[in-house]
Amino acid sequence: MIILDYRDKRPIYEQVVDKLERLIVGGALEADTKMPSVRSLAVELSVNPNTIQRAYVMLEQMGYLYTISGRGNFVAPESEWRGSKVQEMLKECHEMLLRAKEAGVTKEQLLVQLSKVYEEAEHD
Amino acid sequence: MIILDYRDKRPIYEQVVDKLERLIVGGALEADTKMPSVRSLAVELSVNPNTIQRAYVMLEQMGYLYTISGRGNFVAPESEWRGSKVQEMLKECHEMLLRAKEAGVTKEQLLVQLSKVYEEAEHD
DNA sequence: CAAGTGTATTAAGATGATTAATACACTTAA
DNA sequence: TTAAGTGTATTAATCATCTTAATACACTTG
Repeated sequence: MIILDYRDKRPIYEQVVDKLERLIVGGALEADTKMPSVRSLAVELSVNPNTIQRAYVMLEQMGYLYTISGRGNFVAPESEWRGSKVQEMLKECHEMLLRAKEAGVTKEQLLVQLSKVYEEAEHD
Repeated sequence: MIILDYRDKRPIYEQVVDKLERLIVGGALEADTKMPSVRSLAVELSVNPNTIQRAYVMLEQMGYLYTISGRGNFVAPESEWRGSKVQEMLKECHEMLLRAKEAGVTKEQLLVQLSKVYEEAEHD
């Protein structure tokens, strides 16, 4: 389901949170999909179950998962997280753009990036 | 000169690097400005000299400082870092925009952010 | 009831950041 | 020349955090 990057110096639970978040936000995991159990994902990643448990708790607090005791963790519906995620990304983008401007990046350069990402033809 | 954020979970030396980098990139510290000595900045931040030394070494490797043995650390000329910094920021922006798009942020929303940052009037 | 699930607890190990105490070579100014 | 200030290097100890390990318990399902 996910692959750990051992060059990444962040804690494992944080990597797991990030990767699963991206799978959910990106639509790879639909709402109400059953997640791997704490123990099975721990085995799959050759990691301690506590580490996965910690990641799952964080994802639940972030609104990406819901838990049914004794049954497992499931992907939460989009309405639980879509709005706040968009707001979070807008804020991060704002800060990034401020730093880019400060570093000497021009508005034109950023417009190019934007067009690249949104795959639209440019005509000046 | 800088203030540490104790809520920030990153190592101190990393915070120092970031803050000083932003001062230099943002133009608050001109080329050839003498930086505080390792020992004095350590006292100012109530931190061990080794921690500051580590930050200065990193900043030198990144091209932001140059050292004259026995005299101190000085801000490097813009030509040493401006180009690579712009490239670095463009790459970071590209990745950020990809994630924003994936999260459901529209191109229009990003254009608004861009205009805000570059302080230009919008007319649709 | 047995197996699988989430959850909680406690202890130990491992890694990295930070501090502490020195030491040495260099430059500057008295 | 000398004293003070500079960068640099080394070694050890401390501390925080991540991670593992070994359990235990309540719940759900077949």
